[in-house]
Amino acid sequence: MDLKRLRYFVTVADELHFGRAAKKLGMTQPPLSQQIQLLENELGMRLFHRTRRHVELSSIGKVFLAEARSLLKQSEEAVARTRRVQRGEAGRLSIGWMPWSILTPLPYIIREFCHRFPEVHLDVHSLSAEGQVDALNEGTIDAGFVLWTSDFGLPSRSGRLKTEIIMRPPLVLVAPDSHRFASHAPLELAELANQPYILFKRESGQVFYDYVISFYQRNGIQLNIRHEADHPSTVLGLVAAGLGITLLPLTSMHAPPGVVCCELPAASPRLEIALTWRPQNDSTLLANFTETIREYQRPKDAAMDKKTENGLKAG
Amino acid sequence: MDLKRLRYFVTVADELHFGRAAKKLGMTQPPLSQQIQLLENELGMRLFHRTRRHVELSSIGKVFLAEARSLLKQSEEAVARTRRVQRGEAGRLSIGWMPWSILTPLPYIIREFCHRFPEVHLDVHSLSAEGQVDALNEGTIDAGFVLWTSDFGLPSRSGRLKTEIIMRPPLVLVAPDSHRFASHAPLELAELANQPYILFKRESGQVFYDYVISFYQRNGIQLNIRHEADHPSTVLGLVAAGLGITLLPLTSMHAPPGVVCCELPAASPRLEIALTWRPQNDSTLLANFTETIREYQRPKDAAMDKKTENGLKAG
DNA sequence: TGCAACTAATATGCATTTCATATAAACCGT
DNA sequence: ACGGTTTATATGAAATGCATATTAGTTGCA
Repeated sequence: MDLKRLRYFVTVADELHFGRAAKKLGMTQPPLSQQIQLLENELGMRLFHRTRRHVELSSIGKVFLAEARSLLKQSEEAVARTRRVQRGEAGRLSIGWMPWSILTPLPYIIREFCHRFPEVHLDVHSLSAEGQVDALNEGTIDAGFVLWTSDFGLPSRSGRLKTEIIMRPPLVLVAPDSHRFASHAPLELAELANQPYILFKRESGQVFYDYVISFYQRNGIQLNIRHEADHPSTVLGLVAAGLGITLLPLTSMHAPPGVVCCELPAASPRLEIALTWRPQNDSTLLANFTETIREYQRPKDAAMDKKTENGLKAG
Repeated sequence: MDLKRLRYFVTVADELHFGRAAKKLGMTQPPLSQQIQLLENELGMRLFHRTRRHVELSSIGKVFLAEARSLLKQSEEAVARTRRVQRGEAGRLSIGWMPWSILTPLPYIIREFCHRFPEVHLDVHSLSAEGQVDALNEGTIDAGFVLWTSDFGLPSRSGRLKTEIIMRPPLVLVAPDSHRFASHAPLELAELANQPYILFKRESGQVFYDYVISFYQRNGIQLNIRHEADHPSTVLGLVAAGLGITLLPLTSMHAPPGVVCCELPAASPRLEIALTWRPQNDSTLLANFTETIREYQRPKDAAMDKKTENGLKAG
């Protein structure tokens, strides 16, 4: 079956006159009659009752007319939808972020994107930095917000990824509001020594886990791991319950009840949050996404716009 | 755009290999490459990333693949649906009946049809006999159950209709249950004289109105019209309220509370209920409908199967 | 009843499209 | 570097689609 023939059929059904229909279609009457006959033979049904003088739709022709119209409309819509996706105006974009990203300004950036591209459906996957790299390589997500450090780099199973650093969050100390830190923020890192610590499990984020361990070692502070949890809400809950303190890489935070936050004295190397994606991914949607994030960052912190073209190799 | 090209595209997308796809399609590779290029040019988008050795879908190609698959499926379904309608297994059938048909065995006949053709959607229009003839000629309904008498025939604006008598209902007397008829059914028609009568309005059914008037005149009984109503529920309500009696052409009746029914001494000419439709209507659905009704009638009353081929002319 | 008009079907030839064969060019693994 | 593999290009043949000319049946009117 051929959409062209359906168009012919619909036109003849509209006009109920082969001559006029042919004129409307920019052709002559004989080949039009022929095409309708071919369609009828192909379907094995008479679409028109025709005398040598009059044409009318058969009852089955009326049914098929509705189907044909619908099919033609759908074919146009299929192309139109695809074009909207091509222009990056519609479609589906899967992104990854880390579970505690909800506590950062990231949701505002994403809100900005959704505001600018209201027809785009966003799928947000909560994953560790390593999980995002895997998901990118598998094609599960189109872009990821990953945590990394200049020291460790990022573990990447295969392939090169494009990255742009979009945030350099300070390390934030989170303590129970009953803790003495709530009124007297620590002036020296040494004050953290032996404080009961609530740790993210290594499986939930190797980069940040290793960073915390290395941070304590580097500064010669004794780490007193009290509990471990696999999700920020659990970690914060345990902190709020007074079971210990924790560190988070955040630029801002809506502290939940029961905890207080304060910035730590400069910790180097600083953590970085990077947007990462596959350079092979030629989706305009993705380009719009990265561009929106760039534009959102630019007015706030020019330094954050520093573009890195480094490929990330398997470690 | 052409469904054939979409089929080519989907096959190449499935195989990701022009040679294999061509083999699967029963053609050679060069024209397939050509057709894909033509499709890409027509859409103005690259559907595949291809090196001289490897083929993979572009991101927009993935989007269009989903659209193409859906469109091909819909095209098949469109034909399949039409075929089901052609075989009379599915579709929509509009029929007309008279408002008081709900009190006759007609619903059981229709239930039988719906049982045998569960995919058929039935539209039942409540109309007078004349309204049904008009609706048939306008194409609003496919078949109608009309009341007529050998005397009057049926008023028909234009065209000939095919008819088959399917019932010859007796005239049933409907009286309030407080009425003396409730215990002592009238033995002679004369007993009806001057009884307050609830009459269907002439606009709601000219045939039956004229029949009632003529019935009283023919038998020399004085008709005492007390009230008029345009719907059987109203008429029966007024009877149940004790305001009068009425006559209905029914073979059976689920008498509502407050009224009693009894058959009248033979009234000639007898009323007839006929199934009527346009002979031009070649719908298999309609043929199945008339056939089902014939088969339903046959075992119950062989006499009712008497087929009439009379055309009904404008009166 | 017969003629003129109108309309769809058929016949025929040409133009375009589609396909197959042959060949070239690029890529990969050895 | 080379052979195998795969896509792209070139070219001619077959098929398809279209236009012109013609036929045949129908309707309306004289």
